[in-house]
Amino acid sequence: MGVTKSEIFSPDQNEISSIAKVFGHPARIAILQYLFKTDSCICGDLVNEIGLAQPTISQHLKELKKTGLIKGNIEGTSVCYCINKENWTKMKSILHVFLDQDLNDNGNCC
Amino acid sequence: MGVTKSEIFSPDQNEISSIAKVFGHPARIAILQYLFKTDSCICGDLVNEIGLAQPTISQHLKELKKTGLIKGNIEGTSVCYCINKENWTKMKSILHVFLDQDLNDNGNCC
DNA sequence: TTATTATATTGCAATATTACGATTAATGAG
DNA sequence: CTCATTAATCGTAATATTGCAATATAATAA
Repeated sequence: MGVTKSEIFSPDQNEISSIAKVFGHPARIAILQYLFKTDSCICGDLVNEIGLAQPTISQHLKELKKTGLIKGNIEGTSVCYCINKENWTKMKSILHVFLDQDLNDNGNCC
Repeated sequence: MGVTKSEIFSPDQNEISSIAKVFGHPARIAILQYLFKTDSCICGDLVNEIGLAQPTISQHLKELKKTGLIKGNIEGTSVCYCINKENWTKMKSILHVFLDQDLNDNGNCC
């Protein structure tokens, strides 16, 4: 029914998956890469860079902000977005712990 | 309209996001953690472990298999699933490259 | 003030995802 | 062969996501 049954999973599992979910769209990857690449923070250049409509970009930015991966500062009529370093590091390490877990490789397996 | 415009993104961006997408559901995280934890490979124990119906688990396994994160071997009436180590390592490093990228922190930013 | 520019929000259409009951397919047991 | 067991597939309902046009909001410029 389109609804994820979050209640039956551990906080850990829900946290990992919800972080991963934000990374699960190419537009959001593109936005993040752009924010990493550009030395100055970015505003609506993203709309030009990425080929999506302004409301669509705005929506993706909202997702990224909600998760805490980026933050935005209002500068005049435009908004300056950038990576939220602290949170990025935090989420990165959560994913790392999951990705780097060891496999007991005792050959019982396929 | 529910359709991701993959054409406008780089292969890199599409690859990263599609790997992340698979990790974007707690059931799939739970399945993968279980496969890591158990020394012997697992079949339908997953249905008992995780509180989802058999067809639902089967669907998630299919996703994981499609991406190459796991593989399954038929053993009698049951199926033995396990982590596909090579692919896991490959995808892990793709995500690592993305997550570990450097930020030019020149204070231009918010 | 009015106009302009930049971004957010709303509303909606199209598609995707999640979940499960019912069914099917495949194997092994008797 | 028939029955039980296990897992995949089908069909479908409910909800989520993606994308955009239209509109609203906010700040600056003239």
